[in-house]
Amino acid sequence: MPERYLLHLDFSSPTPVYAQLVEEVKRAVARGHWKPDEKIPSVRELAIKLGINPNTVAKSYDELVAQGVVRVQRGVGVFVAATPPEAERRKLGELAGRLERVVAEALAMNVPRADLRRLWVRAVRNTYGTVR
Amino acid sequence: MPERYLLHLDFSSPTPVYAQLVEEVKRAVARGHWKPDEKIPSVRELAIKLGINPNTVAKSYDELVAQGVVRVQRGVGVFVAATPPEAERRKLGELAGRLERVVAEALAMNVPRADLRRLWVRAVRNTYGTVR
Amino acid sequence: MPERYLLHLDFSSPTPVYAQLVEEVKRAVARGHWKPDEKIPSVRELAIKLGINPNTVAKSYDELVAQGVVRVQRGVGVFVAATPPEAERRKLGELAGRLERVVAEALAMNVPRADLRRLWVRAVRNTYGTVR
Amino acid sequence: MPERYLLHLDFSSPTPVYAQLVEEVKRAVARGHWKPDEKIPSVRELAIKLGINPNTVAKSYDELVAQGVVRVQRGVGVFVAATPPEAERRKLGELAGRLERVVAEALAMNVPRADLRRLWVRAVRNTYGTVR
DNA sequence: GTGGTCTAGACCACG
DNA sequence: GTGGTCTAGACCACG
Repeated sequence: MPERYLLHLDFSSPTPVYAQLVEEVKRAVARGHWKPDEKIPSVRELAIKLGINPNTVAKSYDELVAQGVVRVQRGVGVFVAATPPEAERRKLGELAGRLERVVAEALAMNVPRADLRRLWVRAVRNTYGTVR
Repeated sequence: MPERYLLHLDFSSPTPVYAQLVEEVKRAVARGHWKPDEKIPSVRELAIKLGINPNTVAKSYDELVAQGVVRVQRGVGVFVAATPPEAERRKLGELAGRLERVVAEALAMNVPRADLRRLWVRAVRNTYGTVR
Repeated sequence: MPERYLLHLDFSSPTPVYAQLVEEVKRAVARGHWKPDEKIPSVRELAIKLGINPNTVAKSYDELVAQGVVRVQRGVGVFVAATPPEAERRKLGELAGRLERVVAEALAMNVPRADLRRLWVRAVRNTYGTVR
Repeated sequence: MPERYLLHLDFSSPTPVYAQLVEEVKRAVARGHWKPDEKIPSVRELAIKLGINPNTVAKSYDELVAQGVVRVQRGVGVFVAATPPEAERRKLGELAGRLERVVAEALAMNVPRADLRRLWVRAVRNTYGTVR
């Protein structure tokens, strides 16, 4: 799984850059790349790193604050918010939902159950490591 | 799996409506809801059904023509393009990729392997039906 | 110089089909493929041959009548109009204009005079046949 | 060579304005009036200058981006794309093709070879200047 | 200020 | 009836 930088933007996507950045930060947090209370890059720092305007980063951070994902301490920095326990359950529910959607699509594409199972086993093995 | 209409738009998403519609049509075709050479809703029809401007639908259809997903016959209608066999394999690859991403996220969230497996079994059962 | 049919339409062009057909007929006449007083295909005949709607052919013929290029005899057919002598001079002027535009473009592209001359000689030879 | 503005539109032509504009910009670039990386007029600026709607200019610029002729930097402007060297050869081929078509038409009109030659010499002299 | 999206609505091309 | 073009004008994203 090659990855340029933790956060990835696609400038030719129709989705606005600020919205992509919001999703990317949420993903980094959800995946545990950034932990609760960890300091994340400042507006300026991130703007330079991503080659975008600080205003754009600021807009994304605004949104993330509103969504309770990060918290800003003026003059200090931006930090990952502590994840409320409730968020845990919500995340599990999302996972379940995503699995169901993938399976539904496989069914719609007439993928045989056995083939789908094979894809699943491979995905788990690649990610969690060989069983036991 | 509740679903309002075959095609679903989220008007509060930052992704432009026309881009969402492009994805939705591609999804409907990929899932087999619309078959090659089938006539799909006219620009005006779809605009009314989705509550958006015909120009917006037209822009999406333009894009879909450019991507080779549909073909337009002026004065006649819009039709699903014949799917090249290569698209089949590509779709399977996408399925695999999505599964891997879900699993990776579960790992990042420290979801125990057993829990993840439970979610999977439930998703397959709900969708494909109980194993014989 | 391969050529499918005397008249060629490009259905993916942004220029309307009827307008393309007008130009194509004028070109066929200008090139002498259809001579004054010669009968040209009927609306229906041409519509079938070109795979377009008779209404579209009719619209083109209307335009050609208005421009004095063809004349319609109801119940008889459509004929190339006699070219007034004045048209001859006009055509020569057009040729001169086109040549000047091509040369101007060559100059703008910094094509050396000698190279341009070479292209010209080749074009004349290919078309009129070897000198003398 | 009278010319109102670098880009010329014919509002009475059946070819859509946006398509004419696409061709005009390509021509301006091909002729070297606009160089690679040069900033070309903004959507609004050009719309005002040409007396058309900004949306129409935007549609043309969209097409030009798709064709790789220009590149857009949001919030900054529109720029001529670097021309691949391959485009040079293509352009020469086009010149040759246009010359051949003019000559073919002259032949079809029974223009004597000597007369055609006279037109050519005059065109070159007027444009490139008198031969040394 | 620069490009992008969307609406409302008119009118055209094609069948 | 079906898609295509264009306008006038509002509002958004990005710099």
